[in-house]
Amino acid sequence: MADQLREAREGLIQSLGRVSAFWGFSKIVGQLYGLLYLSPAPLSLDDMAVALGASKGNVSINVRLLERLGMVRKVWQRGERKDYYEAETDFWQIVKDILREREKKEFDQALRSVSDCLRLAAEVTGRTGAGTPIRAEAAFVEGRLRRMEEFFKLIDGFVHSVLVLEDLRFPPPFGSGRGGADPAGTPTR
Amino acid sequence: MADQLREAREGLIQSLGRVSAFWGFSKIVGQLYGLLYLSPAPLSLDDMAVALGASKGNVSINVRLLERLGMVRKVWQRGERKDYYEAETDFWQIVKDILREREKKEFDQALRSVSDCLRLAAEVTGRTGAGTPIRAEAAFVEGRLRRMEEFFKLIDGFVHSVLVLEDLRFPPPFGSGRGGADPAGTPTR
DNA sequence: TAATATGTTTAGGAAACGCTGAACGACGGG
DNA sequence: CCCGTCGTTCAGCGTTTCCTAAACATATTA
Repeated sequence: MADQLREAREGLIQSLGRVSAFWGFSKIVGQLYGLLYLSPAPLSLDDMAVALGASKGNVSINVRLLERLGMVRKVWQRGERKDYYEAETDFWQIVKDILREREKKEFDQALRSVSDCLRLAAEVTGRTGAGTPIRAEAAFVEGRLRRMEEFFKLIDGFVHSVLVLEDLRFPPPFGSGRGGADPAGTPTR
Repeated sequence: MADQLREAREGLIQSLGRVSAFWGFSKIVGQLYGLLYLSPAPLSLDDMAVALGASKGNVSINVRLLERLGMVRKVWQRGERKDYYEAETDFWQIVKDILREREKKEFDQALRSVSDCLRLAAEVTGRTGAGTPIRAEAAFVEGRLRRMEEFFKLIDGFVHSVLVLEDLRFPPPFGSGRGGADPAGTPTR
């Protein structure tokens, strides 16, 4: 009975560990999220460390990464001096945060770089006489770069639309802060 | 003039190297693709090796990875004994191939695992008497797992629709094989 | 068959990474 | 003011990853 529950828990923890590793994070990041996600009550640093058999230091670093990604929240337990963490259960919120935090930065840089290269190539085609071999080459490079820029902009637009679409569905209360009530989380407690 | 062209080329190569590393591949994978993408003519193994200052072995392994991902094609030059490679320029095709090759496998496994865990937890809730503490715990875990499964299935459906949507836009000629002419690639040659 | 050209595999070293355990600093209570 | 409790940081270590150079396999030509 209880064993089966434990099995389910650990199954998810292991599984999310895999996912995490696959996406270039360390395994423990996913495991931490899985642990918190299936925990009815918030957990302390030590709770997590013993549950996963990892060192405090390791947990400290990676749980803060999760917090930076918006996948986990620090919650204060009245009377307690420890930090407690609980999982963010709104997956769309998580997707948005990750898109902003991780993808967007790196992606924007790539897009900018491609645009820069395109400008360079375009200058060459503009300034060289028609018919010269270097002109033909530059025209080719320019064409390819333009196609790539187009594609990148398409993706960028898509990401943007995901971000604003969700913002509309869960509008922030007033000026700032996180909006919308947890749509289906935390049945217990 | 020509220097500027070279600068544009190397800019893209460097940039795609970054992107590649960011997505968990080695840097040279992206660089190879950038090199081929901006090359008017197919390149041989040695061409790529000297262009990127890498060893033949390294290029051999990574260009085959690109081929497996569908980002690069082997082309035979008449009379030549070497293998030549050129870039696949249809980015949507590439996205599809990558979704199939990389994401889908790993993702399906995660989804299956979550479903398994869910089944386990559901069994516990089904078999324990109402009101017991273990029952409450199991119900909580079951609820969370169900929400996660839902989300995963949603993503799965999205990926599926991308795959079939594009298949409809570029239908394969008859029984099998790659369909649709390159929509905007290869202006030179 | 020997000689040449080409692609692949592999052994080994270098660099990067992840994790631990201990040291450290901050903070609050006795 | 000191002591215990926390969270964070960091040096060290083992593992993994990446890359090169050389050996190897295969195919082509003389």
